[in-house]
Amino acid sequence: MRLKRVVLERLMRYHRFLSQTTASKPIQTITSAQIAEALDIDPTQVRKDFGAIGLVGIGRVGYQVEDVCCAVRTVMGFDKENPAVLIGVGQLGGALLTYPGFEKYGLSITAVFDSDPAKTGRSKAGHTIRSIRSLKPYIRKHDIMLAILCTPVEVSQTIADRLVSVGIKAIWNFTPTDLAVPPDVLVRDEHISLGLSEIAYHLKQ
Amino acid sequence: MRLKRVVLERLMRYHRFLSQTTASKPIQTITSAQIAEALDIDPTQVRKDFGAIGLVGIGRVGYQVEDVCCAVRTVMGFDKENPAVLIGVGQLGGALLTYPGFEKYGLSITAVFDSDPAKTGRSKAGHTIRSIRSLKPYIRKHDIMLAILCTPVEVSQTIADRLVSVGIKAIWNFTPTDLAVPPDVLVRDEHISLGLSEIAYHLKQ
DNA sequence: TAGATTGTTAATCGATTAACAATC
DNA sequence: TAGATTGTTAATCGATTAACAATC
Repeated sequence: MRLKRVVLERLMRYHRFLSQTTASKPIQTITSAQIAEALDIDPTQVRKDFGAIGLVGIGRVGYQVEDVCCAVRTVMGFDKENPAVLIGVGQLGGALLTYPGFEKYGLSITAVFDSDPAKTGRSKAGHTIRSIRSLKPYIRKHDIMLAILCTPVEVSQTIADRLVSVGIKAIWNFTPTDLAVPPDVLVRDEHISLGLSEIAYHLKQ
Repeated sequence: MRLKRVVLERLMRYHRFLSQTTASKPIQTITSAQIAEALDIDPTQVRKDFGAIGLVGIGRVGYQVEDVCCAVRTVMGFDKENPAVLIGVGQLGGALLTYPGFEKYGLSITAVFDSDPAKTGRSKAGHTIRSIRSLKPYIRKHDIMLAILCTPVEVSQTIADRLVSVGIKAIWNFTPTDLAVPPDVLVRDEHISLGLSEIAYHLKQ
């Protein structure tokens, strides 16, 4: 069965916790109670989640840390290489280009695009910035499925339409727009305003 | 009653949708069914949410768009000015400094800090970068409640401890670390890996 | 064996949806 | 008035938690 988003998020938390823990002190196994304690989750939930991705524990011992990390990475698809294009090399786009953690998740930005003629041809973080006109041919030629969208709001829907028309299957949307796309295309919004709303509301209390 | 995070997120979606809609075509009122249709939410849910923030609709007419936007902004606390400090002026920190949408939500970055002596004293996006040593006195003096954390992972917990010790009430965490803080301090994580996990999983299917 | 931990079924809880009387 | 929409109560659904037999 397709895993729900909340489950995916918990799996990520398990993985991050175990990575951090083993980095400082190598351990072979861990119990659901230990993980639950650390992450403030019910131990049964941990076991359910592990069961959902096919992990089997050992009675009186717990789970192999190595197995857990492996299983999460496999289920998530981090062991598969995902080439991506990045569109819009402004401040944020530039910051993402230099983000060092992507390859850990199988993500590699293979080409970057911008509509500003002053930028095209120039180099940024090891990438030559291409003209937005070459976006569609590039995606088609290299069979790209993922686009990282960092354009100004005004053009984000137009670009999204183009991406969809040429077969993109997921858009990582860093622009503050609700994009309209067909149901088979995933849009993951990183609206900064969502985080801000939680913070502002908390500070008001 | 304190609003749940899912409710806050829906309120933000309503607000964004109404802002976008009225920007292109001014309308006075809107029904819960119209909003529900556009955002793929149950109309009853919309009315429940509106009721929760004290909005009253008009039978056979719907809700005043203006009222809805106003109520959301008030409930969220966007009408209150929230001064914040930003710590770590790397790529991401720099990008956030130039983000133009913050003042809309009452957020204003009043000071920026970095531990790199080569950076301190220099100017970035209109801010003079201060030494990390002046962080605590600054927060105390100006009674700052919010910190935006963009430091390297290695120091993020240390800085968080310092922030907590000096009375910070919310940390907007852009570093990939699970911060440990007292229960009254809100940590909002912008782990980029969460978004990435959803995308990688979708692309795998 | 004894005891701790898993894996699973049942119970609870909360959130979403349906139904419908009240309202404009 | 008639009819559409709200506001609220009841029903459903799904997710979380509790209980406990099976397992190592």
